[in-house]
Amino acid sequence: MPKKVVPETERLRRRPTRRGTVLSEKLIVRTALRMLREHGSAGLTARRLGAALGADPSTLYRYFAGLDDLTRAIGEELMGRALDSWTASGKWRADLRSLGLAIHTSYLAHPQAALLTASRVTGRPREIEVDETILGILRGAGFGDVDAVGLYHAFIDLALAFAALDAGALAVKDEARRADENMWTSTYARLPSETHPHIAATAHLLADRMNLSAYPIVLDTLLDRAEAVRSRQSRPKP
Amino acid sequence: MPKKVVPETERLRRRPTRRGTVLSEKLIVRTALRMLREHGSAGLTARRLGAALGADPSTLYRYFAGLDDLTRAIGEELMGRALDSWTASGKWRADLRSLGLAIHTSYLAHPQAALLTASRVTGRPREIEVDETILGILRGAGFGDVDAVGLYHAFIDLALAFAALDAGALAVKDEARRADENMWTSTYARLPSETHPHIAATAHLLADRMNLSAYPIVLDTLLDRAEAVRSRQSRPKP
DNA sequence: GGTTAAGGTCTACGGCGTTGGCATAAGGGA
DNA sequence: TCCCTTATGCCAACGCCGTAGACCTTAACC
Repeated sequence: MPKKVVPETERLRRRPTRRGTVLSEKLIVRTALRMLREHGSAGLTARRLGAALGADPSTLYRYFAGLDDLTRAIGEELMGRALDSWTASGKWRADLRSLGLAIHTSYLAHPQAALLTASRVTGRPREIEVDETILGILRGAGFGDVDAVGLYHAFIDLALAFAALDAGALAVKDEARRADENMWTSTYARLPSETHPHIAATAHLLADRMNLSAYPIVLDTLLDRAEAVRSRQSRPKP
Repeated sequence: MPKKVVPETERLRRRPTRRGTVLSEKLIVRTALRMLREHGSAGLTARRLGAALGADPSTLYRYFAGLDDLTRAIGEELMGRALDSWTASGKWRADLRSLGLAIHTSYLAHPQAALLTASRVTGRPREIEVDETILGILRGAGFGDVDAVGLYHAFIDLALAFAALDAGALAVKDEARRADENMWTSTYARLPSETHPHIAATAHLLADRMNLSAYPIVLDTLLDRAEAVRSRQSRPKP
């Protein structure tokens, strides 16, 4: 095993691989994202990633402690992209809403990657930056610390949970374009009304609805609650 | 490869394995659940499962088309357990709440299994039964079909999404009892207040809060919204 | 009791993550 | 400018994995 993984910032001797490409954490993560998109979530292997980079698989271990570590770096990348695509307006509710949607969108842009990473806390810089931002919005809006932390928790978990769930649905569609691609029209629409009256009665609505994410609605519901909490507080800032 | 997977109901010739155990879908699924709990989510392999059952690994392919199929059966088992542990009271809000918590609890009882299955739609009987039950509660409470379907969608996705997310947190704790077991006290509590004022100010609250699930709060928020929707309807049933 | 095939076992293949040893060239110091 | 150190690449190998296909054995049925 390589003695040690050298931090990216201290990496000075950049030797090209046999095929001429110069490696870096960023290049590896981006190549991994591309492979996940093209070959599905089972298609990311050290050997394949090495081949795509024109490098020996074992070289990856100079950059990441293992595939698990690489996975965390991918999650960090997605979180960073969400943050980069977001701008603050100064209005707390609008900002929280757009940040939540930015996270959700960023993850769903890479469903297979999202599946691997959305349920992991990485503790890396960009992720911490997101946490700090959310808490800043809430505290800046005048929420007390206890309320702010409670809302922060619900907010971030909701975003990640739906990112993972919706990514799962998308990934299945992308990867296996099988006959059961639309389970809702194939299986559910055929259930007899004697045994499943409620599904039978609403099957046409279900088929439409289940292809959309419930996240925006649930997020708005959470923000409604936040607003209610805030209006109870003494002298809220405007 | 075995010619075909024989459906459990048509399975007649029950031959014991070399070590004397008589196999069945149920026994295999339960053994798999036990292995997941004891050896973590990476510990479930065909060879190990075979060994635990006293059977050759390839025998499993007489019962399931592959590990993927077995995974779906495990999800179905968890959903079935949730349903079995739940009883209807007739009050729609209480029933939805208890059913949501039952699903969440059932999955969290096997975090590693939940991680593998929570983001998959199986289309198997017990899962369909849950869907039918939720729609029945909503339509029975007087919700119109469009509202019922919208709420159903948010409800089931929320339950599964939080099951997966919280299971992830639990599984990490269970599996790798590492130094970073509590990232929230190790990493986050040490961030300097100059760069991360909001995290620093609330670190003590965060550490407590992040070890609980945000699911009950978010669920109640969703039910609040349902109640508001319902009170707008004409002549709601009691 | 003989026949049939369900349901076991055995063997093997290709691929996986990961490791330790080794070669080589990049960069710093003289 | 040239040498030295060592970071960073490559190679070969280990012990796993999922699963396919051939084969064997015995339960169920007439």
